[in-house]
Amino acid sequence: MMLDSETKAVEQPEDHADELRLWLRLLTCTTLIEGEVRTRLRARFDVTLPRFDLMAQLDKAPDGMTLSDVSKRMMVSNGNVTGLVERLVESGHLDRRTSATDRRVQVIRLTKLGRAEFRKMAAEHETWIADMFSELTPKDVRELMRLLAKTKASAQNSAKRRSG
Amino acid sequence: MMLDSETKAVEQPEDHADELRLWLRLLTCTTLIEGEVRTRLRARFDVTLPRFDLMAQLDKAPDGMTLSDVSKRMMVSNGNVTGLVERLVESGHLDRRTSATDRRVQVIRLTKLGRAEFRKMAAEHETWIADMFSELTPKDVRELMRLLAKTKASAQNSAKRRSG
DNA sequence: CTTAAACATTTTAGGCTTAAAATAATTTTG
DNA sequence: CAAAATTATTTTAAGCCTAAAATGTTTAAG
Repeated sequence: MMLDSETKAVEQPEDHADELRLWLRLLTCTTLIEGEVRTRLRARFDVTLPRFDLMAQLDKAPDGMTLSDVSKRMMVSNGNVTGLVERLVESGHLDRRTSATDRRVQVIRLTKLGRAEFRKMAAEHETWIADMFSELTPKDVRELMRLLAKTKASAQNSAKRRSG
Repeated sequence: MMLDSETKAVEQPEDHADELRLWLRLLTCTTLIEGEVRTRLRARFDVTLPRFDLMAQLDKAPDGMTLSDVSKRMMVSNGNVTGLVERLVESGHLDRRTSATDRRVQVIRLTKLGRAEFRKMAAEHETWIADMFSELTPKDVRELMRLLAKTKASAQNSAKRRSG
């Protein structure tokens, strides 16, 4: 027999406390690590996290990226990228040019200076991350990777359901 | 016999690619979910995520909280809280008063309006989160909780090591 | 008691961020 | 081909956020 409290047809508040707690814990971990990275980048290299993130994207793309590419990869708004790039061009870390084949498109690249500075920062950054995860076993790392991949897919599908 | 490439005494770049990938995946998940929550809060209730987060803290504290408490709990800077609170007092969602026993301290609470509006939003918010995690099994959820708890502790210890 | 230290908050300066509207260029379509 | 739709980027307005300095208050130490 099915109790009323177990009936799905009767639209009633279900208990999602576990998922909520999980989300808060995920957010806490990210905020904690992100804040730490932010502080260390500023103290050690006088650079902001968004600038570092943008340079990280470009380091993986020797032929440059369009602003749209960057915006999608970094999951930030277009307008945000415009401002970030402006400041990094100004400081000599980025080179920006209009595409030869499509005058709407701006292609940005790391300059020699930008690449050199990024590589130095990235090497140290990697050790910070390693240190922050150092209490996890290799198995923990694998397992987290797997579960977060599943989480990502689940969230993406949910977003798709909403936006159509 | 120990090859030179396996020697630890010789300070050389170790491979932390896995931890780095893990961190990027963690960040991606959080950014994805956070962005989705942000969009839905705005579309459905015309409210920002930081305002929602602040109200969530206060909802759990019927007797109110000091600005410092809020700052610590939300893991944001003091100055940030000042501005957020200002706007929420202005809109009638928060009540702010100076502590009777310590004139440095500001105690903030949800107003009746603030509480009512928050409860409505929170109920819906919970279903969004549940939906975004809906492809995880109960076991996945438990396992993620465990691994994130471990991650949090590891990151906190790393931060402590740095700051002394 | 009085000075110094600690604490809570606000202010400041600069940068980041978003959503939405505007601009400009290209592609598609009737 | 001309109009319409799409695409890439920038601009705008408002708000978020941090680090560091400043302000005002309380507590601790001499």
